[in-house]
Amino acid sequence: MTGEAMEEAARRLEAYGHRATPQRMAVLTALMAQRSYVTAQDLHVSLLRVQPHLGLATVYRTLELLVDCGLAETFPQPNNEMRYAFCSARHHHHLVCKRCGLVAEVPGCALQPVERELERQSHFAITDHALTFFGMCQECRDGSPMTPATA
Amino acid sequence: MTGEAMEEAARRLEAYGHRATPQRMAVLTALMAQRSYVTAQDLHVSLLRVQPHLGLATVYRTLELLVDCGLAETFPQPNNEMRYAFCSARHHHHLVCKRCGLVAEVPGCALQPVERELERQSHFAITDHALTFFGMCQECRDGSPMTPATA
DNA sequence: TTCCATGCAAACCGTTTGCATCTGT
DNA sequence: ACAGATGCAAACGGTTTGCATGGAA
Repeated sequence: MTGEAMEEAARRLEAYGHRATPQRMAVLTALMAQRSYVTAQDLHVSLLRVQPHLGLATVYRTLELLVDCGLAETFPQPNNEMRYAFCSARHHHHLVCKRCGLVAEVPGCALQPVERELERQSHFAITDHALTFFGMCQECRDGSPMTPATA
Repeated sequence: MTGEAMEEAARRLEAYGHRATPQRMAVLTALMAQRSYVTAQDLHVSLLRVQPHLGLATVYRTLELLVDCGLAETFPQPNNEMRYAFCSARHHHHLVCKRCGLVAEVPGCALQPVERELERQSHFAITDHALTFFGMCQECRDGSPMTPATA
């Protein structure tokens, strides 16, 4: 959210051979400002206040770039929509609130031993894993009147 | 795959107030016969050999029923398609082969302590989690000529 | 001047829905 | 007869693509 983080992200984009255009920075800023994972369309709507002519396709294209650069992560939803969240580069897991859509990163990871044991049992070569916890965040449990998911 | 499993599934369907029609049994049989998770359209194609007039909508509707009954699980994909796999009722994780799409169930779960610790740190009330491991199965590592994913 | 990026609108494609027909009870 | 299921085809909606324009190097 700070200028630092933005510059860091801009450098990342350029390191991957893409320009850090105003539109892209705007998309990134909007994404970083979210408490929860959002759809491209959600972002587009909120961006129109800032850049009235920004096209939905640009949002999709930018999000794809961000994912390529490791600046965003995708969350395919059961209802065939894609949600996106800004994310840190290092390995982490997620904690998502089923009511308001808040997504928190869980920094650590203690699954390496589990992976090794699984490899022994299954004869898979495991390269990767995805772990997400679902539940309700404190605010939602306290009954705050927050609007759900697409807030 | 055996008659037993099918009867068990039919009973489950009826317990949820649905009829165990020939079409539904055919979809279920086709789903159980898969080594990997499949799209509704994949299933439809393979079912046409058996029931030439079975409609795609019926496949979708049946898969939805199976998911409701806990007989199938959904795997939303990054490319906006939904994949389905037959699954056991008890809690489990998944091991999916990135090359051929094989999905294996991992029976145990040792995450309760992790959940409790996370709840303490995050003030979330955790209800649920999803854990999937990705890698390559033994056959794919051995370089077998199997066709990928939609096989 | 060249190449990448954007905006707009049309195309795409997986999924859902409406509706007439069929089937088992 | 009645209620649930089916098949077909049309509608839906999120995402992608084509293409002419715009802007930075």
